[in-house]
Amino acid sequence: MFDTLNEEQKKAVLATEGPVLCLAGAGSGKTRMLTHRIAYLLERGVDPYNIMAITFTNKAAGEMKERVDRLIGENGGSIWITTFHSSCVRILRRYADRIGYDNNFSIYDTDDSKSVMRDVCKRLRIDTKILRERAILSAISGAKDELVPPDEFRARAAGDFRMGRIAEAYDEYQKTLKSSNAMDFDDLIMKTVELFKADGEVLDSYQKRFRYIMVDEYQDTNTAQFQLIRLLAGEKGNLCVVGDDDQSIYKFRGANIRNILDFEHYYPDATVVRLEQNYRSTRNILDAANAVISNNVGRKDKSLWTDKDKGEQIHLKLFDNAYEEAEYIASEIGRRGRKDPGEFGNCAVLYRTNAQSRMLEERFVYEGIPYKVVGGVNFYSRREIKDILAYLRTIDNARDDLQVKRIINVPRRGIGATTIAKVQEYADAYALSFYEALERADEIPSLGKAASKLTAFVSMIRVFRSKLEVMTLDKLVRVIVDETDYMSEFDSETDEEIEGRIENIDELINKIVAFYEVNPEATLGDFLNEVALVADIDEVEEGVPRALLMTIHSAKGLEFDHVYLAGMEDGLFPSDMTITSDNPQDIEEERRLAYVAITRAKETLTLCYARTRMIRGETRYNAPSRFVREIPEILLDNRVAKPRREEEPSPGISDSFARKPYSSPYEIGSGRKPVAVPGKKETPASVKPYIAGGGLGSLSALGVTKGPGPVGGVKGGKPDYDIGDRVRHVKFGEGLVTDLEPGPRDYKVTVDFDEVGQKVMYAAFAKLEKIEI
DNA sequence: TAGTTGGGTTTTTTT
DNA sequence: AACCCAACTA
Repeated sequence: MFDTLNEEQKKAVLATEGPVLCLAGAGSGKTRMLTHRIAYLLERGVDPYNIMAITFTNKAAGEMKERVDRLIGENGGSIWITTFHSSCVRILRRYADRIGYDNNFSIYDTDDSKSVMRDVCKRLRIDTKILRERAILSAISGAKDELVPPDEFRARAAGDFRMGRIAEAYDEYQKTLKSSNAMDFDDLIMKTVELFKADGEVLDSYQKRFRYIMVDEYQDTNTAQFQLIRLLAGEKGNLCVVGDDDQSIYKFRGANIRNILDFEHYYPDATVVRLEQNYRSTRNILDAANAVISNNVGRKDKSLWTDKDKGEQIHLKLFDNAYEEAEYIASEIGRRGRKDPGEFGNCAVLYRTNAQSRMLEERFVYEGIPYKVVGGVNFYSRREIKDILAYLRTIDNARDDLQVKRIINVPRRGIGATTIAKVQEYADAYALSFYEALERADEIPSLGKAASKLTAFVSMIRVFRSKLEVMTLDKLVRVIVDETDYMSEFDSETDEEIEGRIENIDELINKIVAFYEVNPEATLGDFLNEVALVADIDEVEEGVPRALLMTIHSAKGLEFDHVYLAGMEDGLFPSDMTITSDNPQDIEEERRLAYVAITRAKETLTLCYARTRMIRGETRYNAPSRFVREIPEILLDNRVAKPRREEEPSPGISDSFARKPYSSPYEIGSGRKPVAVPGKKETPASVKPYIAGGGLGSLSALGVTKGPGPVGGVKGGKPDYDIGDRVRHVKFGEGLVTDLEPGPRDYKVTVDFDEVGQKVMYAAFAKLEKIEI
């Protein structure tokens, strides 16, 4: 069984007792190691019941289960192979009552949390213009990741007004969730730790149970998860963590890279194993990845190697704009797929931000390529799905005020804000849940004739609940949609939109049917559970040959023969935020992301970047990504486009954050971080010129370059066209200049385009080209 | 109460 | 460009 393992992998497999740190580089066969380790434990007579393996996604868990089953035959059933969140839900469903929740608590997603916070802010009279819900929620999330409860948060905030307000909001938010018998994602971890700390009996039982614990993607665990693992493993636990500090990319959601860097400090007697042979990528790809990541400081020293051939050079492509980039990628994948349709499934397009998917998707449709966009709006957070689920959750747990309020007037039942406020008032006065107050609508005097609408709603929910006794859940969903006339909610939408929504509801019904096929005995609560923790990537089925489009984050842990990296530009990847950040660690995290991206590729890697790109409605002129410039030229089939000016630093700069490759006009000569001018929307003057490393104070940063600059767009001066001239625009085609007037920073030009009609734009970045007649 | 409009804000990444 | 919210109108 172990013949396929290399020496190091074997070492990790055999070290079953005591703490083990396995530093596993990208593509070094860590899943193979983990599955064999589980198989080995079983072979040695360890009861499957005593094994726990924690993976990053449900998809990874499913795959690991399959591989274990294949190794040992079907008997891995009782092994817990799950994600952190799923394990915690399982534990809390059993014991949440010991920390003051009902065991059938609801799980709130980000959307739900935001609604609660909106309410909280209203109650506390927090001006959300000054202190945004998002900001509060992310502070709370950060606190929970660090296991900081509200009272401690408040104590730490002492003296700081802003933090003090957040502390109040945190406290109120937590109380609201509790009275709705709900937990958010972070609670799932934090409350489990709380449970273990509060209840020795429960902890003891789980410690006895999970005698062998393995944690995959360990570099992305946060403090709460680390505590959880420590508690479970106990003092003498057999804990094996597997990870790669170079692939730590989830700092924004609390991942603490110190967990892996300091593991040996927490467990001084840990066995350390390094998996450094890469089985995935060609040598060129691996060399590129190594070159990029070597620019990071403060990483565990390691060098990945391969005995594979060099393979193709890395393809580097420059485009004028994102549209052409999309066109190219789609046509390339189309070309591969036409030769062999199976190839579609071996291709992936990766990008930094979800917003980039749209244009790519359009081209994929155009080319008729089978594809799937992973991520973006999660299936379960679509409006119609959330509504239906809110019905189901209300039927399941009417204590969940949020869900009740979501659907009480969806579709329209003539129940408005005033009525809801009155009911809430009554509920508060009598310490009832919102739904309980609804049940007593007749007793609320202020309601008047609105009361009948509420009683009708309550009895409708009751009917649904009783129907569940006699019909399956999928049938019930149909009944809900029909009897509430749910689709009337979307009367104002286009046929296309409505069709999409119907498709989604059908898809939900399919998922319900599929779920009950696997779990015939499951309750409604079980289904809602299942649904709460699905990530988009979990939904990607194996064996369907279609190209995948997704963010680099989603691609973590996956591999593809052909990887296309779109949008390799400074300002997009790495993002502006990290470029301008004064914390050098931020850019390092981006670089790790680049490393993850590159190492997804097995056979070919294509890097794409565009001269211009629309970002948030603004045209941007970006320099090639510094990460591209960090790849040795010899590995590339093309040169990185020459910047306009020659004074730029050469590729491979590692201290790139020390000198900003370009600057916004606001900072010229000041050498400081650009500060947005308050009250002033960014004007086109801040458009980043297409230069790499122009440096501070460079004239080109102002666009005052001679030569092939934006044609006719010399700022400060009058363009070389005038009213009455014919001009050409890259995107809009040809048109007639109908107006031209000087603005505060730039000329404003109005053009009547032949194809798309009239547009008003700033001369500096419209790049209009005069057509001589 | 429902529907519309205008203004302001935003996303980088997700369980 | 897309989204969200508050204010206004019917």
